[in-house]
Amino acid sequence: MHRGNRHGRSEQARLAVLEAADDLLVEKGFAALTVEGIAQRAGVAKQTIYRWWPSKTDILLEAFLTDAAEELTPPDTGDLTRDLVTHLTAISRFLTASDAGAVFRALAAEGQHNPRLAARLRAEHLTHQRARDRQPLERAQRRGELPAEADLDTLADRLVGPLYYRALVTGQQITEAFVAQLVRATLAGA
Amino acid sequence: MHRGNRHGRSEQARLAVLEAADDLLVEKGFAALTVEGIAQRAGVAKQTIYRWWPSKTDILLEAFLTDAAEELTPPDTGDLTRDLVTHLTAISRFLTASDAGAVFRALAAEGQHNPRLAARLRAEHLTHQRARDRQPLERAQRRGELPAEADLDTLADRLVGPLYYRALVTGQQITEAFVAQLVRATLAGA
DNA sequence: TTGAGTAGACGCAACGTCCCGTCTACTCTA
DNA sequence: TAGAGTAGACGGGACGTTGCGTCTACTCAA
Repeated sequence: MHRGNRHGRSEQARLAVLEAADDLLVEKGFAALTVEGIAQRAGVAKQTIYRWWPSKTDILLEAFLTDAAEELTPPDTGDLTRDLVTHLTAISRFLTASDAGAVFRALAAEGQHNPRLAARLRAEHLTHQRARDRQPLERAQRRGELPAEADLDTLADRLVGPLYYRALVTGQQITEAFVAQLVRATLAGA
Repeated sequence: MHRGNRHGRSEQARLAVLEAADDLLVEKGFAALTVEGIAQRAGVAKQTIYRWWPSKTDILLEAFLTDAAEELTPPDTGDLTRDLVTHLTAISRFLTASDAGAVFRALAAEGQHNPRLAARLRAEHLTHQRARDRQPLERAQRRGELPAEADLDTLADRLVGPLYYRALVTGQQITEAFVAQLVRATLAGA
């Protein structure tokens, strides 16, 4: 039920497409995700999709950025260890147990085959996520809890990298104990 | 130019297929990799491929396991730090700058969409690689350089995870300094 | 004569493009 | 100011293309 509009696209159609793509990915997986399927599920003509998105991964990326990118903000309790454990636990849950995480994993995977997508994912999500990951470290540095010359980017990689590695590569479970040990040992070595 | 053979398949055809798949992946990327393309490049009929491999990812996996899996064996100089720096540097080069690494990245990516492939990649490569990654740590533990109660699996994840994270997710360069700092700080926190 | 090989046609699914007719909001003119 | 005209997004659906995986027919050497 579209409403003709000379000036500008239909927000209703746009949202229906994003939601359909998101739902179908979670339900059937990336391999079964087709443009025609998205169109049908969204109640939208295929041409409407091609008019606004170059490919299905662009739909997924927009859906991901729209409703899921901002949720991984670390807390600020004044206690670095506690903040990191909470934050890394949230990242682990995101990666392994959330719908948004499933979309992220699909995008990261497609990024391996598609450099343009990888670049967009980095520019429009990972750089911002990196900034969020650094926040607890920066605050701790300001408090004097971390040495002024500590390299926070490297530190962030060392905290977050093992989680992505387990979630995306080995598939090992990320336990509470693993996160706790990761934080404890990493801070001990800083 | 086939050679009829009542007893067993043609090793020549098998190798030609594996090499063609490998080459085409590196040259054109995974998105452009097709069974028909592999058959043509290998000088083999499509049916010959389907007779022996269920899908193109199985071809890639076999190619990867055949000629590239064993190269990431860490050295044993008796000096843990040196061994780890050498080993992690080799892993980084493998992931970011080798043909075999390109195949691995493609397989890891496809594994996100295909649980059976992911399981095979883990069973037939990652578990063995994990064992290799642990070797320097086990030797150091035996030498008393690492505490007996150190969790070597976690330690291996903390060493190797950040490399995979950079190579597969963020795309950041992995510098010598990064590896050195990773090893130094990780051992300091153990 | 058996089994692995080549050659290539086939039906299927999804791709991305194209055209159609419909709908609405705006604009222009009588 | 009312009615006709126009622009642009939409749903619907046909189209040619590509790659998939299957199938049949034939070849060749042990």
